Amino acid sequence: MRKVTLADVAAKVGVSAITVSRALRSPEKVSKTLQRKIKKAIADLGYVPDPAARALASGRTNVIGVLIPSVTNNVFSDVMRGMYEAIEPTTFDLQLGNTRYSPLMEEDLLKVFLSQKPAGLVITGIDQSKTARTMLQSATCPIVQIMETGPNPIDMMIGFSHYDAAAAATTHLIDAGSRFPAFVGARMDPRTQRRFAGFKDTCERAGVFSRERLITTPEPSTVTLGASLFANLISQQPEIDAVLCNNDDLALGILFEAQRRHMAIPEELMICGFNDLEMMAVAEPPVTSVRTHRHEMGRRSIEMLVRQIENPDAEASKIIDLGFDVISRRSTARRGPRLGS
Amino acid sequence: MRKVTLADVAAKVGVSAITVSRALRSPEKVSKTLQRKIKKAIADLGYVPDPAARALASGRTNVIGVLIPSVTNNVFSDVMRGMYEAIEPTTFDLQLGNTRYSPLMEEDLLKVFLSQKPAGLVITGIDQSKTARTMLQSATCPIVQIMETGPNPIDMMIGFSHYDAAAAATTHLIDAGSRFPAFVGARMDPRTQRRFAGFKDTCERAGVFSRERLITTPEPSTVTLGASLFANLISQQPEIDAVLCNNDDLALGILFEAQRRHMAIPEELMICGFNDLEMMAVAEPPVTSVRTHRHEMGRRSIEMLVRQIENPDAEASKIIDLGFDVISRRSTARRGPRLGS
DNA sequence: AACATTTATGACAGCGCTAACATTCCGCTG
DNA sequence: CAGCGGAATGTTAGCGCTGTCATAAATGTT
Repeated sequence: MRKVTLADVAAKVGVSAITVSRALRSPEKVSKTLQRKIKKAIADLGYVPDPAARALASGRTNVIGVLIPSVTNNVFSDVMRGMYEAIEPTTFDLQLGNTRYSPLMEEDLLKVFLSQKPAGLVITGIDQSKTARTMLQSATCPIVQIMETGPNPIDMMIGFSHYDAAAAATTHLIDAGSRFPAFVGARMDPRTQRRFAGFKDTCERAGVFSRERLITTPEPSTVTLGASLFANLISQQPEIDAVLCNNDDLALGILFEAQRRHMAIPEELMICGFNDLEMMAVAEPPVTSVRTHRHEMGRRSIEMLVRQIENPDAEASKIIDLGFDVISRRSTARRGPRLGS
Repeated sequence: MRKVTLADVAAKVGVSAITVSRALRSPEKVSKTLQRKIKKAIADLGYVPDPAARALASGRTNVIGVLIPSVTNNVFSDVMRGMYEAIEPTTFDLQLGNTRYSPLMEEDLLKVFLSQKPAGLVITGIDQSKTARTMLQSATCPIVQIMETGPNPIDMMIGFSHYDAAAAATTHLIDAGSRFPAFVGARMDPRTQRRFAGFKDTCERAGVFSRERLITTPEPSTVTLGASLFANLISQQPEIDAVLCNNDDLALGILFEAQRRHMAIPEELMICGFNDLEMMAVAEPPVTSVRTHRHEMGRRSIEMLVRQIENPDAEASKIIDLGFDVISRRSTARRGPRLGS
């Protein structure tokens, strides 16, 4: 039982191989009658096209490469879910590359991906290395940068401003009465840095910034880490009355640690997360967070690519800012400045 | 600037294409001198092999296909992390397929994957459809089934017994004094069913089973869902003194809901999760859970495959039971039967 | 009716690489 | 020193498919 090839199908129907190929690739060029017969023969023989042969002959694949810095991070699983959802009704496949937050690995993976002549590429963030940018710029397929918007797009872009989002969250905390806000950050990647910048600038403008109320670590963020970072921070700086977290894992850890210390939330400590993972709304008390449109970002990034691939000259917006929303919940529901300050 | 091919490299060095091919594929067959020269030429020209051409010519790829039911579920992100870790030092690539818990999608994806002549396959669980099993059995590459162990392996297998794990957790609850244990389950896939069976049988043996204290839903599990399922359940069956959860998301939701209702944990309600996600240890109170070796499962599944691919006739254990551990924490730290019962 | 245009199919070559076999060259044995 | 074995390299062919151009048939046009 040898592999079934196009030629076998063609022989069975009594046409040439190329016609079968056409029936699959561009059915509108083949008569209805033949299409039906060919479809039947394919089913009967159990023919499955060989993607390698197709790629070699046509010089392109139906693979969309996706470069993300982490497969573990909850944020990216939401984005990926959106992508898988969008890819499903199409004929394209997704191929994931994990850069582990390393520009070097990003370059290597990019080289591998480009050698496969992908139909499109998704790449995370706007901080590619010079080499990576050059490779991307000379690529012949459409490219989307996700997670962030910024100047100098390589091709397309969908995301939001991390600076603005953090600034808005910080304003929310200050408006709620915080005079001693803190920032807790893990894995300070470029996006996190920009969030911190938004926090810092906003605090400075309100005259409430202190470098003492900042704790960061290069480790990847976890709930446990949030708890222990906060434990450190609060023992050094007991005056802290609000925390803006890099992300929701940390925020949840801080919530647990605060509960352990019997700190009243929000009365003694306000907590604000980032990303608005599902669990924040149901925590006790519910935790304020910055909602980012991760699922939509994933879905639309693929949709943008597919549209561009199938219709290269159509006019379509190439840069999409999805924005964000500060979702205010009980963990920051304090009014006015704290008593006695 | 045309694509650089093997022939270009060969021409530059002054040898034939096949020699360059060999220098890449099986360096031991090429003299040291040539190897050096060829390596240099490859670097100079920036040659990158074309995987499609290789696949077509050799009839195999260096792709390991992975079929999992969900890319979102925390459980699988841990497994995937282990896989990515194990694949990194090798020359193989991972290709993910998301079956969405559907045997039909599993079949389709399997067909696609097999058409690519993968170097190996990872497939989740032991409940493949008849068609899928037939396809797998006639595949020429090594295959690992993960997440579970059971009879009739297709090829290799790494996992643990969900029945035993749930039974052990249930025993733990009963030993801790539960007389009215409940089971909360979401997305009742086959593994979940077996966990429930372990719970049921153990309860029955102890004379504490009641179908009234069981709540399940086909929806995917989330923290929110845990909270609302528990709210339903406890209002119907207020006597419940312990809950075994399908997984940790649900357990966390139940913890939050119990806090909202000011139920003392573990005094009024014991909670036991499943999987022992990172956050369970740091929750307040820390939540008992069944630790499963997800990361190791992912890592070792790939290692098993790679070993088998590179050394097909070596004797190696083909079925590995990684076991589990009931990690007892404060959420089940009650001693003896409840007062007054 | 003669010709142009469109639609449907086919012939041929070649994508970049490697399997299989062939050749060359070397040192070594008896 | 003929003959042999093994290491290093080459020749040839072909993997399964699609791009390109050619051809044949159907339809429209004046």
